[in-house]
Amino acid sequence: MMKSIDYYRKNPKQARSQATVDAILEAAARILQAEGPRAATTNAIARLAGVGIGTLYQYFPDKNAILITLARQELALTGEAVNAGMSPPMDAGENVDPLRVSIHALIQGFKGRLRTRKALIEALIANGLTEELTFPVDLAMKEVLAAGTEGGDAGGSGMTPVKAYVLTRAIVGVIRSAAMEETAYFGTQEFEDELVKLAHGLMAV
Amino acid sequence: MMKSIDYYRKNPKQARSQATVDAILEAAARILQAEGPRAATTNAIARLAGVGIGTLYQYFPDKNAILITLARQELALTGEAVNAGMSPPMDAGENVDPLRVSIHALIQGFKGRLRTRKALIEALIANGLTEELTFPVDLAMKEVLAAGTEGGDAGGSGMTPVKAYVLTRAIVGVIRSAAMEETAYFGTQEFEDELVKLAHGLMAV
Amino acid sequence: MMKSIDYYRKNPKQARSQATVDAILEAAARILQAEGPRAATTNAIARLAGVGIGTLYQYFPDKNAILITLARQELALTGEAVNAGMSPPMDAGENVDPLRVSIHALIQGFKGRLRTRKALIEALIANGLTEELTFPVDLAMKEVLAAGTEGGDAGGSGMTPVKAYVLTRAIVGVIRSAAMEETAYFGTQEFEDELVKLAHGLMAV
Amino acid sequence: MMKSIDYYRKNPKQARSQATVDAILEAAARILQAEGPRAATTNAIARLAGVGIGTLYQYFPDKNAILITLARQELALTGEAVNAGMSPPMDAGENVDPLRVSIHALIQGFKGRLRTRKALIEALIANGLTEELTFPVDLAMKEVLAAGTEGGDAGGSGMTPVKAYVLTRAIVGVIRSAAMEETAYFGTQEFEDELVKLAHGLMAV
DNA sequence: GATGAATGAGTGTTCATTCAT
DNA sequence: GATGAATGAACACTCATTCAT
Repeated sequence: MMKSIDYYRKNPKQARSQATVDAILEAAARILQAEGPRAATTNAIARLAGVGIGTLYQYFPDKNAILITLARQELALTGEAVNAGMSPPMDAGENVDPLRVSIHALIQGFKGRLRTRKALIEALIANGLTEELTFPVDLAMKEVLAAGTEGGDAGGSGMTPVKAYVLTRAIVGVIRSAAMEETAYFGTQEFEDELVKLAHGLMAV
Repeated sequence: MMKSIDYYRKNPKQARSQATVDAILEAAARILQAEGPRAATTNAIARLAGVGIGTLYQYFPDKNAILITLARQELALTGEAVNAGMSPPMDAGENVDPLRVSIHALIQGFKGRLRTRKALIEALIANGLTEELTFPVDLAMKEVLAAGTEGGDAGGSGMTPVKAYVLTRAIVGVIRSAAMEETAYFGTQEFEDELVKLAHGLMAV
Repeated sequence: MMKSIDYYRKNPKQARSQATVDAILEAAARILQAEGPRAATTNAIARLAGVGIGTLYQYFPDKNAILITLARQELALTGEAVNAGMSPPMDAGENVDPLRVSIHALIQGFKGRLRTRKALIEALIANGLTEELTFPVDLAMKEVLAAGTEGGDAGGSGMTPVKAYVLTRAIVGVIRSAAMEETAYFGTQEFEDELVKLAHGLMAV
Repeated sequence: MMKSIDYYRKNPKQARSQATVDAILEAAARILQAEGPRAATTNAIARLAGVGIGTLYQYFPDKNAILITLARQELALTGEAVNAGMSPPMDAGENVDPLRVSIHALIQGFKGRLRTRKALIEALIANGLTEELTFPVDLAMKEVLAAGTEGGDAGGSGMTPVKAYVLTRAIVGVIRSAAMEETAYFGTQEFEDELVKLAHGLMAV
């Protein structure tokens, strides 16, 4: 059930191969976004990618692999953006809030493609890879906690594993719920503002 | 694709009919929980319900109707339990926390059938009935806010739809994430305690 | 790998069901004979049987099951005919040779459909059911040996599994080879005569 | 479907070419033996042979050609061995039985690779080249008959074409059946002994 | 000559739904 | 009203073969 990292068939080192792989992944993302998961058949993905169905299967062992690869790729991108937000450059102004930047990155994840995000979350869960889902935030959480106690007095004041768990899931949970429900609030400034407030409140323990 | 709200109204008044409908709904819920959405075929549901597939189609126009009806039913039950928690009887002791009772109800929701819950939420979303999903909890939210500011000065000052949305999803999101990830924390007292604390913090705006 | 006896999905007790099953089996046999194994796709079988592909899958769990069922059926029929030949009725004339009758039955086996016979034998082998293939003829072999030594002195002295194997395969092998090579001799009286002589020779050890 | 006899003549005269051809044929034989016919895809053969799939198609017009060439090659080798056994050197001891030597060669054919043998027999039959299958034995049979009547009285005493046909097919048929059924007896000393006995019996008419 | 990325017709199989009994 | 046999569009996936490099 648990798939290895190099789940796909061949390491696409050559430029051409990489372009093909990218075309397939982008096609999958686009169909997911535009027509939903039911329309994302392997044949439809291949057609939109402009490759034969056989070519698709030369790069991915099965349909799941496409979705998982896509999910990991988007998750990695989001994770990087979130972490970048946590470590602002020295010359950043006083009024740059790392938390806001990171939450913004979190919301903007998956290129803002909400339905794609939903479908990929589903795919990861359906394949028993739920833990990968929280990877970007778990990483960021550690940084936050470290930074938060940096110049402070008592280290993890009252911070327990369960508390940390609840806090991170509160933030991610709001975003995930919003994504799953495809709410209209998603992506609005007010939504982001409220999330930032929530995060700050939680940080204060 | 978008179905009208009362798409599935078919008031089976006779007792026998009602028993058949109930059997079908319970069968669906059980399969969803035990074997997942892919196993919940109409034939499997009919078989477990002890009726012919034709009979099933005499009570429900299509498969979606079964899931939607079931979702509404479970949602209503959970909503009632949550609301009941919000309005403690007069003779309840001082130390009864309505929020705690409601959150407990939320955790226990859908008869504890997590997989069924997930599948039904999906069904509702997939059928463009997202608003039904939020209605019960939004209702409860209003009660909480009202109750919370009861003895206070300014009522729900500053409460906006988005803020309410974020607050409710924070709580629900934690529960949903925990369920999905099958964390060991789920169901522990400490988990519930932290959630209650989180909720109280959020209430304080 | 080893399939249970009641490999198929439902015991077709009703006349209609039985007719459908028979139609599917007969269609499979016909395609096998006329166009070879590669043409015997599930869709082609269903089409010739005059049923939908879904109906086919209501009676057989997969393609293999069709071939295995057909093989067993034909094998049973041939086995019965061979065994019947071995046990001539009391009022049969002196000049009725059980061996000849059985060999005749063997040649006529599988309704004379040679290509079907070959494909079904393959199917049984490919499914690890090789022993079923030999059972009927091995059974007949025992009867022959018993009958042959009936009035003699020493019973089946020196008969070993390998010897029995070689003897049965000599007879069956001639028939199979002749069928495969589509020799003009196949079906002639002289061919049968020579086979009977061969068999008698082999019996004498 | 029916291919002409010299369908696959492509005389690769250069040494390098010959090495490539041999590598492909040996790879095919090995996969057939180790993993069965389903695994013997053209891509798999090319990979094991250490050549590109394109190269494979430069030497063989299609997949069938590989199997047929391999079959003919093995058959020719077996035929030579069988014939060599029939003509023992003058200095061979009295107790050298030509029939035993030849039957041994027949059994050892295809380098003892039973599954390969089975698959190649299939390939030949499937391509309407069944008659080639008996070529080694037909050749040997003539020699036997000639030798048998050499110093004898009446030439082919009672030997008719049909009788000869039945006799040769009895021997080949046992081996072929054994190969097709992948019996465990195949290759044992006892199996060979019984076959030799059978052959001697048949020779005696 | 050698290569291997690309191809797509074709396969076995599923399952929501219908309708004659 | 109840039934379940029948349906067939649709899906994921394979592999012999081609051809531009």
